[in-house]
Amino acid sequence: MTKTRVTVIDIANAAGVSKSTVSLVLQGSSLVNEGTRAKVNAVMRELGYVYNRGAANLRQAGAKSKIVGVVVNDLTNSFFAELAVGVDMVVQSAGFVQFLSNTSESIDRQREVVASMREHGISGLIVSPARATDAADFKPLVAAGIPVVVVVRNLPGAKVSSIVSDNQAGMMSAVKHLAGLGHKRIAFLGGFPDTAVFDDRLAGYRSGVEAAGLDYHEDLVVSSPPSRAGGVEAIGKAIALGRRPTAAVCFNDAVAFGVCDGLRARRLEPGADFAVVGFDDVIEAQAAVPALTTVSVDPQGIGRRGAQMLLKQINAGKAEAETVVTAVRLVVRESCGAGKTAPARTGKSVKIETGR
Amino acid sequence: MTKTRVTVIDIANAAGVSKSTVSLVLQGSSLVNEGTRAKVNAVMRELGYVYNRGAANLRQAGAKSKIVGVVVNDLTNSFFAELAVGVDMVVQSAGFVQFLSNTSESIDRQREVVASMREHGISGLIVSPARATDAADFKPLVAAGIPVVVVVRNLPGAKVSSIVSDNQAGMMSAVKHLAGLGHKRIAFLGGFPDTAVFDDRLAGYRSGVEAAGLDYHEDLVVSSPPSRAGGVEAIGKAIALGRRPTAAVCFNDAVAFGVCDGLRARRLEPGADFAVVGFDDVIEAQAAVPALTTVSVDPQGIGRRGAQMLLKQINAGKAEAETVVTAVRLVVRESCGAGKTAPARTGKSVKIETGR
DNA sequence: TGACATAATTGGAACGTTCCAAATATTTAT
DNA sequence: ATAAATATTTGGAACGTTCCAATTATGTCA
Repeated sequence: MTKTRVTVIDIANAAGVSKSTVSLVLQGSSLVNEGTRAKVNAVMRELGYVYNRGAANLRQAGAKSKIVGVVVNDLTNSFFAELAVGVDMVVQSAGFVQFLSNTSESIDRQREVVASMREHGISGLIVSPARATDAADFKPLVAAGIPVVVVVRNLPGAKVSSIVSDNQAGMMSAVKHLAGLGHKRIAFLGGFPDTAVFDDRLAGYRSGVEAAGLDYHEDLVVSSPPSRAGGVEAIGKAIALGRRPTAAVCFNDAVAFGVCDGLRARRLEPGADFAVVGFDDVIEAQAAVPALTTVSVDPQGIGRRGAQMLLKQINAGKAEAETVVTAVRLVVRESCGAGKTAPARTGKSVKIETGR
Repeated sequence: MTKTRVTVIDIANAAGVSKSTVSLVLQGSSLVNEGTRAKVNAVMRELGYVYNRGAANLRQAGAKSKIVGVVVNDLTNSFFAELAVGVDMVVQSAGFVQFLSNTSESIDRQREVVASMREHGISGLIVSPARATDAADFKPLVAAGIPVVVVVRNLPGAKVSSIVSDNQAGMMSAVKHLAGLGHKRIAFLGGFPDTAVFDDRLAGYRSGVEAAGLDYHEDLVVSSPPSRAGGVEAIGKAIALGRRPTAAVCFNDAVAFGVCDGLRARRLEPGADFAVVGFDDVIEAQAAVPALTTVSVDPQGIGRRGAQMLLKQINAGKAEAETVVTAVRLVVRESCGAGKTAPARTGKSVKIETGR
């Protein structure tokens, strides 16, 4: 269609000024006379000018591309979708746009998309690293002065900022809640023991148990894949135990759903005959029957916060690696046997304050 | 950190060739000698060169930016999340990256993000337009030779490609299925009557009813907001009818869930006492109790297909506005009373072939 | 060996912007 | 009215790549 795009020079000619002046108004410089600014703007509108960020960026030596990269491992999981929405909100209102990619837990894919994003000149990256991500993987980025914020899963050795939810406090409050309901034998179900998140949640479980004056028994923690199927498997083992537990905190909501399935298969009604608490508060948690009592981590909030952190670092020019642990709250619904709650996503909620 | 980025010239010097040669190997040209190619590649790796697409793009006169824009109205809705994943899959393997933005149904937001994407030089756009989007809104884009593919909702007057699911055939098959189960009075519940999607689905309902040899009664179609609450409202009205229906097809899954709620509030068990069928097959549909019989639209497939279409147009250089209607299939689960199905997302499924 | 084809390489110029130093226009103060 | 200050505007020269036309190296054929 249009042969040649409208450039700053076209505007300059049409407005009777120099390209430099046009550039100045583009940048909102206070140096230009109000009259000329108005005229230039008018001409721009008239000719349908569109700013070429690529060119601008080229000159400005990488400083500010107005693009941030976001990579998650499973957009299909509503947890990450919400996270992305949170990022988008703050990033968008700062005039940035987000490159969003999905790795499906594939580390090769992750490398590819990060490389691609880099070629496109992102000025920052928010990433929920795929399973086997090496801490050194983001070294080149930070070496190039591109701030990186790791979310959800933390990356031990890497010198990047990170923001994770307070797994420990969350699990602890879940256990305390169950203990408060009179449960004496509370199991910890699901999750792979070789991950940092598992360690944190287990630690929280342990502190909760001890804080409630109960004994910590190793046989009450049974690991399994962090999936629905894993939950079925885990509850099966737990129920076969000598002194069987009467309640369980689960590694995440998927496991919790599986636990409910397994319970029902044994003619036990979750909530009534056995209390179960999840972790994450995925959307299905409130619609399920029974509605799942769970620890809500507010993924959208994490996204927003991560984005703010990233923007701060982008603007500061230098990236101080900083770590924040976000608050988490227990949402009491039905599956713990504490009774129904009226308002959907609310209910009795225990907010857990967080350190630095 | 690193003062100055590594450029093609640095590579050229280090490898003892000219920048032109380096450029050639960058583009995989067959003109360069294998030996030099290898050496250049080695040097690039050694110096940690990263390609600057912005610069390249500048020279190549807008032709190919390797960026596609994707805008959806609600990423939080798993329907759109899956769509985005579908787009990402094909786009990624074609070496593109996607700008993904969320409009939350705000048309201003939509305008902003599209403008921003344009400044960044996207070479194509996939958009699920916000509610009140004007057909003329994408005119400038196509005028600039940037192909646009509209998905999910179609945009009547716009001369852009679009891809929507076969609402009519889907609804028709749902009705036929219910009729096959012996239902004589089947209601059409939920949705706003002023939208194209509603019209299509209603038309499908009507054809289904007639194809089954039943009479079409206007009082059996009750509109309402396309939400869970709307479903409750609609089933309330439907049940108050003189000759009350024994089954219903719903505008979408949210409505269907609401219908189930409303049924239960009246001590009627969905599936057993009243058959309900949804539309969309959102993830919750299979996990719900009873599992929802619904028309599956495969959002990820739409995403993939839309992306393919877009890439084709980008490569072709010229955009023939083309319209495709994607196949849809009825997934029979429990809520229609046809009995339980063993495998999760499968069950008896009726694939509906689609025209052009 | 010379003439010619072919393979491989190469130096600018260009893409659309921003930056800089310098030029010009306008005020202000004397 | 003139110097000094201030407000505005302006030509290049970059930024890192690709393209083009032209050059040089290598091979082939008689």
